[in-house]
Amino acid sequence: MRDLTGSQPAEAGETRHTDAVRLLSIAAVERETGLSKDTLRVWERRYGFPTPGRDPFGDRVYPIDQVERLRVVKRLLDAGWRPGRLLKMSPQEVEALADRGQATAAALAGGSSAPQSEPLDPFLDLVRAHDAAGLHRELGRMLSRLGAFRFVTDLVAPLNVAVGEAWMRGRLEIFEEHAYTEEVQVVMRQAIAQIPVPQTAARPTVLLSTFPGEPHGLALLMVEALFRLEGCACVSLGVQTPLLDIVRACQAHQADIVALGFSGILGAQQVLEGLGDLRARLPAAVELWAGGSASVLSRRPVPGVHVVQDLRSIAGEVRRWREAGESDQLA
Amino acid sequence: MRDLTGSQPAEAGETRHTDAVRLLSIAAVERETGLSKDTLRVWERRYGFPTPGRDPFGDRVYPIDQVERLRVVKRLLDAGWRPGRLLKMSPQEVEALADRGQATAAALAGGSSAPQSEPLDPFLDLVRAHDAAGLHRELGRMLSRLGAFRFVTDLVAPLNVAVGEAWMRGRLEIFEEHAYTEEVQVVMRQAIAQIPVPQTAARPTVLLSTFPGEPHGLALLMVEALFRLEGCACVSLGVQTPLLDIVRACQAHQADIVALGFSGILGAQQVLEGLGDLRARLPAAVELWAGGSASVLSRRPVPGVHVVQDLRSIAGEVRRWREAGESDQLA
DNA sequence: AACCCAGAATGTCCAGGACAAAATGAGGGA
DNA sequence: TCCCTCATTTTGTCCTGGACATTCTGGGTT
Repeated sequence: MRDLTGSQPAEAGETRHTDAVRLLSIAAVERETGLSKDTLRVWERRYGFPTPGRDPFGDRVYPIDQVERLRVVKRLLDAGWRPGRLLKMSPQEVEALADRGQATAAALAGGSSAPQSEPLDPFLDLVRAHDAAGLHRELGRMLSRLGAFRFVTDLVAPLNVAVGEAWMRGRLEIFEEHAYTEEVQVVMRQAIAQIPVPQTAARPTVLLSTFPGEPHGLALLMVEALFRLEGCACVSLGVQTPLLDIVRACQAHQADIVALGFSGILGAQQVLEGLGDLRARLPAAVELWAGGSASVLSRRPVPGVHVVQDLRSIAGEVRRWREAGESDQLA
Repeated sequence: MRDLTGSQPAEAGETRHTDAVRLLSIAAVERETGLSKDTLRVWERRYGFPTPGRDPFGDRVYPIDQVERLRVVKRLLDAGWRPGRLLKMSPQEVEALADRGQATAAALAGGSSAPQSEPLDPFLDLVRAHDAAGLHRELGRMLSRLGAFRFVTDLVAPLNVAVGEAWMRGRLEIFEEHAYTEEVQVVMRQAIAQIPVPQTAARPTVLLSTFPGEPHGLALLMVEALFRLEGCACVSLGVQTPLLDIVRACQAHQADIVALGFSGILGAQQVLEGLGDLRARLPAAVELWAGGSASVLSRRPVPGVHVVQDLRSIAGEVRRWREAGESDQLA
């Protein structure tokens, strides 16, 4: 129960964290980077990076610049690079890699160039200017102009990719990405509210959520909008539902499809183990759909799990389900 | 890189997880319960519970009923109980404790009985009936009737407590809590959208977020509504912003107040270390407000952090800030 | 009652070892 | 040249057992 608060009632003198502002505990680094403590320790042992110092109790303390570098490494990892290579490189080389990381990331994502019907730069500029109100206004305008479907597929989806890329290249701070996400969510909810509710007992019934540890709920909203547009009944559990509870919710709601979103924050193993596990626990008649920017999904398919590569394919897939349903899904 | 997917392309025979449906890996238990692997192992060593089996590779495998019990234990822990006692008890005793846990939880929460102007049971019934549409309708009606302020303080806040309690007593599934939260969020966003935007450059400027690992964004929306009603400028980063990025966002937006929400999912240490750390990194002029149902906040105050016990106190606190501002916060 | 202190309780961290599974790359056949 | 196969390397997670700062408990004292 070591408490690193570093704050004593008042006059309590020299505690740890003399320069608390410059050094982070291993738990803090895990929080900031998303890399597990085990991974951090084994990297240190194997690759010689990071190289934390030690506090008076022998605990690791990480300088803040190493944490920054670890964040870049993490992102490159998600883009398909391997740690052995990245951690042997100099900080400059890593930076350079991140800067032209676009090609790599895009290539791995499948390179399906979106219609790109609208230029994205104005939106990115608003994000960088911290103009939440302006962003809201412009997004709302585009929603009206494009309609919900094209708003999601042609604007928000590519914009998400662009924002992610901009972050990797150091053109955008994480908090700017957060603020962007928040604003898009507001508009997305607006968009969903506009979609007429399907008649009761519409099928398929779709259950939406993410695994614990996966906080990215934006993709969920986008998918919900698309399902709603197809006349499906949607039950969203929000983000981070424990696996066992997804199963129960599926029973309770008599769901036909369970749709999960993955952003790449979760480790590859966790995603695969979770999906396999969930597949085993769900009735065979229930389809399990997974989508999102996590590259693991396309790299390594899980049997019985339907990977949705492109948001636009949802409409077709729903049609497929309905046609298949004629024969065997009649309850 | 042990992958417990338990799923092979096709004919691959006997892998691990013969009864994958009944057993969970330690990583899965961490995900389902929120208890760290370290804690799970040390509990086993010290208290003799849980008692996982071993797979052919020597890795722990937890029966599903032990996981259920761990979930109850976790919740009681958050309510102020201590593991040494809980883990020596029989499953029945733990259940009994959870069932009359209300008293304990309420006592620790401060026992400030809310006005309770509206009966909550009808809403709980809708949650239990999985009637999302009905819940939405009723909440919307209450929003119109009560207005945003009373909707938040007199209905949503106590309802959240009631839902949490119902879960602890086994009267509500976690997924039902999730579905409830999701629906309330939709209505809350609606409520926020109705509040007129303050004139530009309104002060104080409030930055809202939660720490990584804390996915509970509902409280954030409630607080945002209340701040907006007071005419503050709000910048919400959504949930789970890394600490360093909160600091940057604070700089970028020239925030006067950073408000964080805590639901009790995060461990006490993480909350305290995080708050102390953040306090050290933020300029002294920036106030740091923390609120939510996490009992740590009231149990152990962090110097320099303003704990908001009651949502209704926000209005007064904003007034306090503005009055103090006359003298020293003029930019 | 209020206070204080020794001892128990508790969560996190550490070291270093192990290993299954994924990724890589060299070699051989079409 | 291209594709498939197989041995080797890489990589993340899990294990054991120990340690320790901090918090909580309970009794004794003022």
